[in-house]
Amino acid sequence: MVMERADVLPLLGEAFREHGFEGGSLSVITKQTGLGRGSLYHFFPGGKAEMAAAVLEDIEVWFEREIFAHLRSEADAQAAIDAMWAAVSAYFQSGQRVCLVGAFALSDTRDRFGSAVNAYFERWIEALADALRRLGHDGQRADALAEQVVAGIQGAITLARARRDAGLFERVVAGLRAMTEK
Amino acid sequence: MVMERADVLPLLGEAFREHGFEGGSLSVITKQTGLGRGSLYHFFPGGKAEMAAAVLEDIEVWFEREIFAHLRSEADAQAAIDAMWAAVSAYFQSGQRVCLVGAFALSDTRDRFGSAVNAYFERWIEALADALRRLGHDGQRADALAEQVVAGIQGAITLARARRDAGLFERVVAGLRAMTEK
DNA sequence: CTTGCTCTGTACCAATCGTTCCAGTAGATT
DNA sequence: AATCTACTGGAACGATTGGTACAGAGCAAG
Repeated sequence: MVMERADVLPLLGEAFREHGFEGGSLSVITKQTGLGRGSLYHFFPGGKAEMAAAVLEDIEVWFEREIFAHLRSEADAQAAIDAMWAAVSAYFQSGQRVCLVGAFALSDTRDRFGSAVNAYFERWIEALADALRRLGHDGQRADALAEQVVAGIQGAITLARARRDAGLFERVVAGLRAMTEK
Repeated sequence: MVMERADVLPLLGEAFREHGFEGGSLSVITKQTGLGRGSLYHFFPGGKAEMAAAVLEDIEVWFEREIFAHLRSEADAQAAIDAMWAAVSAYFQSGQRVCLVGAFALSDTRDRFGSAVNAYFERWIEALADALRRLGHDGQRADALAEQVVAGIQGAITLARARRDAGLFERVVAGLRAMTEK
């Protein structure tokens, strides 16, 4: 089986999601990816830092393609928002799966990947605000609502993990969804 | 100057807040507390795990006394909620200061301190729901609202840190506050 | 079959990890 | 003054960290 760099990124992502950047040691990474140090440093000569950066980039690309782009330019804004909720629940597995960007933001790991962390949320908020405006929300209200909703999603993940309660995630998300309705 | 165990807890808390549990190494901790390894292991024979557990307990006690108790039993429910918002903004420094419990919840550190992490949020949500009920919200609505609000606070911290934007925290909190009004 | 290149496993490195240990200081109690 | 206990700093421990080096495996092109 041929392993390409792109195939490793999701496995790396899971490793960092589960253990964080500091806790995601090379031995954890080799275990979860099935690759030896040699291969890892072949694909990512910059080491752990480059691995994490590549994962963040991969995540950003995924969200851009699967969610943000539709929010920005889909003719039917409501359909794009509905699709966002479906994608969010599936991607974060009802809060059982952590948002890597959010997790990085909460420790000093943020300082190493500051621009990627900021860009991810900036794009999400702006794309959602765009869709909300097309849905009929007043400009300023749309901006505030978008921040509220994206923050709520992050909080729902935090709480659902803390309380090991996937239902909590779905309840909070349902509340956020209701807030966006027009 | 006499250092007591209780005096060390806030310093320990800041160390873990800034670097996380894994990243908060003993050398970081000795630097931030000004205590040598000998003193630390004198106060906390269980090592890092006991330090973190003690900090979590200390935080829980503080929130219980300063926020939860008032939410539960203050005659004027609206005043108790107002006081919560003031305490939250001050404690989390408009999102520039991380919630240690939330940060722990997002990595596998949660598994080491599962019951403390769960209890913190459980009590917060239940106390707030209690106040919301006394404020006139229907029982089921109060429960959902409390989850929504506590999640929103956690998300506001995540986003404010990610975007280095204290204003974002205050805007999201203002939105949450409006949701609780009766 | 040979060459050349990408990829891989392993041995190894210095540095740091959490923890243990202990001689020694400080301060209160006799 | 003598004794006791609480506390302190730092040396040292084995284990693990992120990273390097390198010989060899695999495979396509010649």
